[in-house]
Amino acid sequence: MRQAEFDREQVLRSALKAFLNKGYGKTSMQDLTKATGLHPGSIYCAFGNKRGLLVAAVEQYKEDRDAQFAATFPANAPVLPCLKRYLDELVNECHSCDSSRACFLVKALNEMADQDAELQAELSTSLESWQAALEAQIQRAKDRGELAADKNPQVLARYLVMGIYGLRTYAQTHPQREVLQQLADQLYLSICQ
Amino acid sequence: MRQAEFDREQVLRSALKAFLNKGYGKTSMQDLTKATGLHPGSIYCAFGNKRGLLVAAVEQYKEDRDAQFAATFPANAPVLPCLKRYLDELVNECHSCDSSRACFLVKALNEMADQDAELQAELSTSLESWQAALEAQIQRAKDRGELAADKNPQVLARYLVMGIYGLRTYAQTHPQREVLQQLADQLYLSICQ
DNA sequence: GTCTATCTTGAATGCTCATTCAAAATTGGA
DNA sequence: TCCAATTTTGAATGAGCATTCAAGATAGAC
Repeated sequence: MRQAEFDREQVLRSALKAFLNKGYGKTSMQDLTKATGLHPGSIYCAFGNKRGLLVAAVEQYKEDRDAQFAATFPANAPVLPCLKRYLDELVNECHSCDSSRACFLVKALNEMADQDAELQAELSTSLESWQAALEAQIQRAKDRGELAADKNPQVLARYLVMGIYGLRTYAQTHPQREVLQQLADQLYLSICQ
Repeated sequence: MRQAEFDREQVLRSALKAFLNKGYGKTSMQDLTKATGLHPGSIYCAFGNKRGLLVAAVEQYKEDRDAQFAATFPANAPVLPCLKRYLDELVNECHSCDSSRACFLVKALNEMADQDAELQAELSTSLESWQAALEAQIQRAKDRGELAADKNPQVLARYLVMGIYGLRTYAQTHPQREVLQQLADQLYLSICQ
C-alpha cells in the first residue's frame, strides 16, 4: 500500500561509504543513520540488522564494480589497452585520498572473515568471479594474438589479482601517484612480458 | 622493591596472537586477560590501557621480525638464495592455517590507520624500514654481481613489498600451497628477471 | 620478624552500542 | 473523505565493553 520513501541504491552506497571509512565494527548504527538518512527502525525494517545492511551493501558494491568492469573491457575491443586503462584507473582510485583506496570486498574479508564464515564465503565467491573475469579477458587477448600463445591465462590472472591486492595495500602508506603508477606499469609489463 | 611476576615478552606475544585472531577492536580485555594470564589491573599498570598493550605488542613484533630477517640474510652470504628462502618461508607462513597469514603491521594499519594517526605513523615507519632493509639486500646483490648493474634497487624493493602484501592478501582466499608457491616464484623471477 | 613499597586481584562503574517497539505519520484505494 | 496497511520515528532496553580502584598478597630491606 505504501512504498518505502528512500532510494535503496543510494542508501546502500552511503552505508558502504560509512563502512569503508571506519570499518564495519566501528561504524555505529548512529553513524549509519546519519550517513543514510534512515532511522534505526527503517534500517531494521529494510535490512534486518546491521549485518544485513553490510551484506546488501556488498551486493550493491559488487554490481557497481561489475558494471564498471564491463565498461572498461568492451566486447571486441583490443584487450591489452583496456587492461592498461584498468590499471591506470586503479592508480587513480588508490591515489585519491578518500577511503576507496581499499577494495570493499577485501576490507570486509580482512575484518570479518574469521568470525563470519557465511560472509567470508560470499566475499570469496565475489573475488573469485572477478578473477575469472580477468582470466577471460586474458584468454581473449591470447585468442586475438595480443599475448604469446604459451601464456597460461589462469596463472597470469592470479598474478594480476595478487598485484592489485598489493598495490592497494601499498597505497595505504604510499599514496603518491608516481610511485603507484610505476608499480602498476611494472605489474602490467610482467603480465605482457 | 617487588618485581612484576610476568614475562613481558611472552605476554606481548600472547596479546599479539589475540589481536591477530580477532582484530584489535573485537579483542576484549577479557580475551586479553585470558590470553596473557594477566588481570586487568596488571595490564593497566604495565601498559596504561588497551592501546598501550597494542603499541607494545607492535614493538615486540617488530623486534621479532627484525631478528628473523637478519637470520635469513646473513652478512656476506649470497643474496638471491636468501631472498628465495625468504619468500619460501613467507609461503609457509601464509599456508599455515592460523592467523599469522596476515602481517600484523599491515593488519593493524588496515584497522586503525584512519582513527589513530600516531599509530599509523609508527606502523608506516616500521614498514618503511622493512622495505629499506630489502632494498639494502638488493643493493648488496648488485654489488656482488648477482643482479644486473642496470637494476634500480629502490624500484625493485617497492615491487617486492607490493608483491608480498599481495601474496598475503591472496592467501586469505587461496591458502593452497601450490598456488602460493607459484605466485611467490613468479614474484622472485620478476625481481631477478 | 616486621615493615613498607609494590604488585595482584576482580568486582564495581559508567559508557556506548545494537536492537526493539509502540505510537505517530503517511499513502493509496474505496 | 475516510480507512487500512505500511512506514517512520526516536526513546527505551539490556548487553558488553574499557577502565578504575580499594582491598589483599607478597617480596625484599633492615
